[in-house]
Amino acid sequence: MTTQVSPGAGPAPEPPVGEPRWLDAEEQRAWRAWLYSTQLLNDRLDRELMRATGIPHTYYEILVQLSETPDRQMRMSELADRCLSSRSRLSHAVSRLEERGWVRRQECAEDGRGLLAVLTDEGFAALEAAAPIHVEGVRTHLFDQLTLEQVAAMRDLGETLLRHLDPS
Amino acid sequence: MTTQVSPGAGPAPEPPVGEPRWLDAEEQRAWRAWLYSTQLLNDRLDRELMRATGIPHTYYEILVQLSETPDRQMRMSELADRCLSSRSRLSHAVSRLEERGWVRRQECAEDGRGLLAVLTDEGFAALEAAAPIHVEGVRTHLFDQLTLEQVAAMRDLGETLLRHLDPS
DNA sequence: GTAGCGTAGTTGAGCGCTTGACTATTCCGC
DNA sequence: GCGGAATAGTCAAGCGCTCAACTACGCTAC
Repeated sequence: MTTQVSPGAGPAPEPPVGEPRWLDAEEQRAWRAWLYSTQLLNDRLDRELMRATGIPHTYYEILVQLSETPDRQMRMSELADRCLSSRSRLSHAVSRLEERGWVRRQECAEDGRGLLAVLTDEGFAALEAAAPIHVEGVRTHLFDQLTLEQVAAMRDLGETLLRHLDPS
Repeated sequence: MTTQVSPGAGPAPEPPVGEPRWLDAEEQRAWRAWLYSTQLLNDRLDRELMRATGIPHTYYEILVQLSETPDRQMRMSELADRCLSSRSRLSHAVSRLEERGWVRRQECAEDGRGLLAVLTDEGFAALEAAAPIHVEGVRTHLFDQLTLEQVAAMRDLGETLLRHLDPS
């Protein structure tokens, strides 16, 4: 089951120290459901966005982050952090977006090492075109499927995990 | 906010038909928490598995699926379906696993078009070595962070979404 | 039997991502 | 000031994935 090779099932009989803490049957079900649903949802949204607009979700995220700053620009490193991206990945991605004319790099006055990524008008227009596609996907495949209680639970789960995974 | 360009916030005032159904503030929070937490969790587990064992999670999943069949073999197509993988991707992946001697392809008696992917003893051993690493990651970064109620909610959410995304 | 269509699986080009090494600049202690 | 460490960002090689085209076999009808 995705995480098991040996035992499996049963109500977790407190393994000795050093022994793997295998998942019991309930945990297996929960883990598998989470793993598969997140994977299918991400694949689906990414594919729909890609088909409709030609940009992958990671690039979309860059445009979103830039669009939300007051002057539509941000230091490369901060942009990378906000996009949960490595610096290398962001650097490559910004190069691609620059080729399309959606972002441009600009030297940073306060720090000679630094660069600003600036969202161009064309980039903003591209984002405005892509956003309705994306939000419709999120509605259809996520929120339309859930009750208000489930949405609340989703937020609670996500925020709980974020406190552990990204304590920033 | 990841899915927004224009409006934002407020209790969703029933948009006219054709208008994007933007997310309200609560939905934004829920969506962002879900998106970021799933991404961070997957990245983390994949990276830890990769560092410790040299195999990416998608390859691990192939080995798991094969190990769970009675005779450790499966038709390529069915394996692809179970791994939520395209046939092309599975074909490439099996080729890599074959180079390591963990899987081999075998002709299928009943169907001249078909092939069986067979888990070798070396492959099973590799899986046995990787599984404790992986399950420990799932424990540490997921189950150890959650209450029993949250685990139940996670399963409920996942299964609800699966019914929509993968009605198989 | 053979034409035509559907299914099983593979392949290669192109892209995004990771890793690790690299340059350039700033910060800090003495 | 000056030397060394830390920070900002880039780049190239290698890998996994996608897409679309392709081969090969089976299935059905006539």
